[in-house]
Amino acid sequence: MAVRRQPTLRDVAAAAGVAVSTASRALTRPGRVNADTADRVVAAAKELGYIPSASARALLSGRTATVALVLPDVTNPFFFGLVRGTGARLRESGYVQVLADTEESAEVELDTLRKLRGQVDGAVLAASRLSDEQIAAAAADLALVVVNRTIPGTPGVLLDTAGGMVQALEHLASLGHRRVAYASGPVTSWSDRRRREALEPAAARLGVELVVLGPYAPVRQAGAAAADAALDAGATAVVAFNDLLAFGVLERLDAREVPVPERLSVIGCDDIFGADLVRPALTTVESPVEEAGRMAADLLLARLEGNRPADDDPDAAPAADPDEASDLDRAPDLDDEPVTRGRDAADPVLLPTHLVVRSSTGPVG
Amino acid sequence: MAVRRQPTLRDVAAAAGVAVSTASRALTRPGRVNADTADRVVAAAKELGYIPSASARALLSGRTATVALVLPDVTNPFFFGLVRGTGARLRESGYVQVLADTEESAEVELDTLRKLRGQVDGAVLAASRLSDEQIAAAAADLALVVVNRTIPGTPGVLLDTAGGMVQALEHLASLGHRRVAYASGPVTSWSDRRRREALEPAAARLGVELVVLGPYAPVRQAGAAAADAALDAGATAVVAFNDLLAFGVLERLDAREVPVPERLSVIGCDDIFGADLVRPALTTVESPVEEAGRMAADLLLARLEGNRPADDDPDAAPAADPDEASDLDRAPDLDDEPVTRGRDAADPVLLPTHLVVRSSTGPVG
DNA sequence: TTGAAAGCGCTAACAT
DNA sequence: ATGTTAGCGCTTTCAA
Repeated sequence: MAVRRQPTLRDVAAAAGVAVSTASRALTRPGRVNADTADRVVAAAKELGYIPSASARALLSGRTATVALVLPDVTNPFFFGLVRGTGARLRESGYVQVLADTEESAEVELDTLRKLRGQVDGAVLAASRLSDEQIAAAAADLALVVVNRTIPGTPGVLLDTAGGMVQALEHLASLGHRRVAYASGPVTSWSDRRRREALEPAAARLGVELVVLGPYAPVRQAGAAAADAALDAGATAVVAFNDLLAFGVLERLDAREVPVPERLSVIGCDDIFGADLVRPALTTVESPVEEAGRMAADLLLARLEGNRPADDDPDAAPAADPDEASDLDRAPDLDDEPVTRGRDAADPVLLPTHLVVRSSTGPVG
Repeated sequence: MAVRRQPTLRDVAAAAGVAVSTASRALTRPGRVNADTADRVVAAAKELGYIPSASARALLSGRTATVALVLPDVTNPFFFGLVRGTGARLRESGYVQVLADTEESAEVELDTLRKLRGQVDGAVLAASRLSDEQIAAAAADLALVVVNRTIPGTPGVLLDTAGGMVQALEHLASLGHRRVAYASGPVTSWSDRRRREALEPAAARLGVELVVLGPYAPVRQAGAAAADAALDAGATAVVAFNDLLAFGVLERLDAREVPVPERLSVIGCDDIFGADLVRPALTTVESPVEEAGRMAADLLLARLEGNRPADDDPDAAPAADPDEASDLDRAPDLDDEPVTRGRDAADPVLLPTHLVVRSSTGPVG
């Protein structure tokens, strides 16, 4: 615990009998220094247990090798995949991941971004509660990649859950459902709006009556109200904004002894941990969240590595394997997904989702 | 994205027509400077959108206002509570949380700790894969708090799952079970060892035959083997190392159409997300993981704040509410849990766990 | 009360 | 190939 004083480069240089600058070079560009001088320095460094000071390096270079993941709520299982996905990629590239929880508050989010500036090289901003303008402004000060938002000029990754929801509706239509409820999410949710916009024409096309219920908080506890409302609306199936809400619906239906799927089919969204554990197992829209995280990290790293000297700290995590390199190359390649060609240049990456059918959906009874 | 140059303290000073040192004082110790000078500086700072450079400050002070949470596997839901608990406390105190995943590897863990040194003020080390000696050595270089480990001289928080498991056994005994299987976890798990050591005398005392199965990986997929083994061993109940394993057991029993709890009662450990969602709902040992996280953070912060000037950065997050202060006070108070009085002085905080009975346990059939 | 100046650990010119 | 020096942004003596 006592935390003894760290040896500095100066100590290493002294021990090796060279100037600090030589020691620095020996450690960072072994090529540009006499081989045995370099050896001496490296030996001295190892001997002393020298670790370069990240702060000093950051101060000088302006780079921190740190990236933040900014989330409205670390609690929400939906974001776990994002934590994992971004974390994996960042670690691979020798970056440190910092986690920031904005507690569902735009104000906290703004403040967080403000403080992050200078502390991190960039941030992945997921499910932001900010306005497009606020995000665009923040992006001027900090390299940003957004997840599940479209901000002109800011790279982003989109999970096309709207598409998955349409698949859900088609699935229900094919089972004979003609009156389907959508238990909508928070009014502030950009995804929710997109889904409703996609569901309505799809319903018309499929000859299904769509009843929009809610809005509901995207949490289990809200599911009871949604279940009751769906039954009251005479729907034979309900599609929930997310799995948490769907879990709550299932619980309520169980409590009311309404048979699922015989009397009411239930569909969720996200395929979070537990969706296949509940009984009946939940039919849901699976989103490649972890991949979205990886892609977001890739996009960010591409930006960051773009304006940067070539070589690496010898101390940095091993670079990605050569055979993974091709994978990384995919990141900046935004053109092979010509979808939602929006108002602006760099279109976000759109990741398709797909319906996973389990036992909570069945033919209309 | 363009990331324009940040204004520095020098810019602020120039704008306010004072020296940098005055600007610095005005911003950090408003008391020690003329009131309207201070106002001018603050105004200039706000005007320019000045944000102090964390790196520069860290370089000078040696403090980064950053704390790492080091985990073997961010994927494991058990750790989510830890992420939340530590994160909440750290944020409250104006610290940034960084997340480090060691991928279940002692080597990666060691390397991570090495790199963290200097980047962070301290770390919470959970479920470490390192030897006691390695941890103690690391603690010499970095303020450390361990979770679920006892390292002499290093503060720690222990979740007494062994105690919870004994409760589980008592519960089963009271239901008439006389032959109970324990599906054990990884051999490297310190907790697992503790549990077996606690279960054996308890079984003897209760007149229950204990069959230790495994070791199993603490994941769902391993549950099938555990379920089969438990049935084969003629047990009427099985206690699993953790909930993930228990989920797998339930799935397998469902697939084999073995009625739960009629033919086999099942108990998990941790009460992770989903334990009350599965059917039958899982009886399990609830651990106050989130509280453990908070306590670990508290212990660490107590250390860190201990050797530090009094006052706060005006930019720092609001200090904890006064009414929460009493809560914080509890942290350093290691004396009211006189348990496992180990080989050394500062005993770790021991958090009790308790059994939550749900429908996966019932009277022996 | 305020300013000048030193220096945290490191890297990158520049000089040798 | 190596050493010398300046300076990143900030805080903190020390003087004024």
